[in-house]
Amino acid sequence: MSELNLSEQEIIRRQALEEIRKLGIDPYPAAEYRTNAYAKEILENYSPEKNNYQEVCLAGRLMSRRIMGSASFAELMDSTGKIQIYVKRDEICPGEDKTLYNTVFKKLLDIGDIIGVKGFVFITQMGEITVHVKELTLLCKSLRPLPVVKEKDGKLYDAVTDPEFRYRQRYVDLIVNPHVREVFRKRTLLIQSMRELFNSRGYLEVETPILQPIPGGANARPFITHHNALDIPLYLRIANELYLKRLIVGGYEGVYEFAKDFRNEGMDRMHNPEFTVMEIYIAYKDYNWMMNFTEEIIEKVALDLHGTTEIVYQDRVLNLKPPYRRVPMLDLIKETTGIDIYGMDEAELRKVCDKLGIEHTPAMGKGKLIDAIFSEKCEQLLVQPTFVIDYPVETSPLTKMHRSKPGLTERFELFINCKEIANAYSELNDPVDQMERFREQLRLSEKGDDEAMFIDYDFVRALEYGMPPTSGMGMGIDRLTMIMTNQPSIQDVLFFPQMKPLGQKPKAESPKEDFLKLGIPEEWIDPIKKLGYHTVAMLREVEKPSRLANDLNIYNKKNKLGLAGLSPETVEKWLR
RNA sequence: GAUUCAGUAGCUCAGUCGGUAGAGCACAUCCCUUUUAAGGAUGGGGUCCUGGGUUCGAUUCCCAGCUGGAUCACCA
Repeated sequence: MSELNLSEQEIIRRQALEEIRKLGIDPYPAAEYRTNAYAKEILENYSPEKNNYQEVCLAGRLMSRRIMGSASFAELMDSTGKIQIYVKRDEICPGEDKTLYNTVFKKLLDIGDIIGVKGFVFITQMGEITVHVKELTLLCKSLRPLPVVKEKDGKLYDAVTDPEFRYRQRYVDLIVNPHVREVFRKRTLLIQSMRELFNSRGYLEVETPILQPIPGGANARPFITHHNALDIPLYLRIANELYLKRLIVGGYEGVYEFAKDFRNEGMDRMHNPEFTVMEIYIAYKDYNWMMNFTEEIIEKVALDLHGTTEIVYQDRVLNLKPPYRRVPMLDLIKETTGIDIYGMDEAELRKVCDKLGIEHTPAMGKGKLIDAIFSEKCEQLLVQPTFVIDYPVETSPLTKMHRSKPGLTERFELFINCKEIANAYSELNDPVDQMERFREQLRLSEKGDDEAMFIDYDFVRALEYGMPPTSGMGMGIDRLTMIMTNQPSIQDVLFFPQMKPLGQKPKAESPKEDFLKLGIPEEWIDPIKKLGYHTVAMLREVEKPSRLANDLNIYNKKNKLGLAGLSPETVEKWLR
């Protein structure tokens, strides 16, 4: 990379790097640096009476410096937090040679550099627990200036808040925004908490294919890819349901998977093209049992993360203490609209939609019409955890028919904060019925529903061998994490949310010789490049040489280059 | 995909009713030499997102595009 593209601060840091090397210091040492303490544990456990932590060694990133002559204070941030360090010239340079302090520490180190320190802990006059440094080691020189975020009484100053910057350069976000690190730590704890519960019950964590020849288990548009050796299309999974149920057929009593699923659909603050779902299937259970188990999961996670089931989410308080309300979908519709749609046919449902002002299209079947009414009129009311149960069969092609309510299935969705968090069934295990449901999906597909399911004959074959009565549940881990960490957007709970790639990078540069060949004096080459003409080809496309001459003269003047002014004729000669 | 707001220094942001731009922090030099977001002084740093139009002249006005946010539509 040429220095032309570097900011002044970056150039200064590269020069400092060279100075460090000249002093015989390796700015990127290979050796292990063995630490014996962390910032947080020192701040929590140090006491002057105990006189503990008198030989500590810790490593981290330099986050601020206050230099005052022969002594300095700085902040060191490790994986646990920040602690102040005190660096005194004669301590780190006991002999005559004061280079390490005067030159290396004061001039050549920068905010963002990673260092290791050895010393003892004490309390300053200002009452702050501080590491008195006796030995300082550079572990990694940082070449790019870090945004400097200041903090006072928990309030941030100049905090990096630009979402684009934060998502595209998450590593910087994590460095300067400690609360972001905490969100992701909680995400991991949440998954561990659930895994702990499942393992304690003897359920088996499994892995199933991400590349699937038939994308099944949900209604969604898949990503498609191609396998060269087999010369077949493969789909990135939209769900893993059908594979997990095959494993139940195979004889496992309980299986679960934390799975990345992929759906080729819109992105917004609830949706990312790849997202994480936990799916679990347990033999000999039904959806009633699964509701109890789901309550247990949510309660455990809340307690493990917060020690309480009262969770603040944005401007609301969510009470996650079971039991949660269980309400049949049609009852809820009746409750909010006053209309009992049970047993209505498609035509009648269309009339209801018209009456309620809900848009519908000819492609929408009975199931989708009911779904539209529900989404429009009911979802927004489901702030506190609520199980909506007994969905119409038309939207539930993998669910067992309700044991007593014709036309409905044994399915529930758990809503928290008006969003679907979990989806579960008494699983359909009648292979003949399953085949018929798949055929119905095919009919919907022919009618124009591009999300209708494919027929998975192998799955039907598995059911023909016999699957025990089973209940399965899928839970959106990203959404649950949003609720548990009080984040408004899915992008805030994914380390690297999908972003649109940025446009063209600067194109290849023509070598200096090519510019010289055109008769361009050497001193004008950098200004020309700076104005965006990186190649001679780009110069040839310039239509108004006079304008280029003008721009260059302005650049000359503004940057005080002291070059003689260019005439339009001179510039024209270069170009022709 | 639609509507809308935004994009200016490394970061957070002002500003220019059209004449090539400022602050704080960061950076550099000097003074000070145990500080707590900030000791003092001086200084450097910018394709004002990109392209086109209008204009003698555009970072500013107009149009198009790019990227992001919000809302809506589809979906989990």
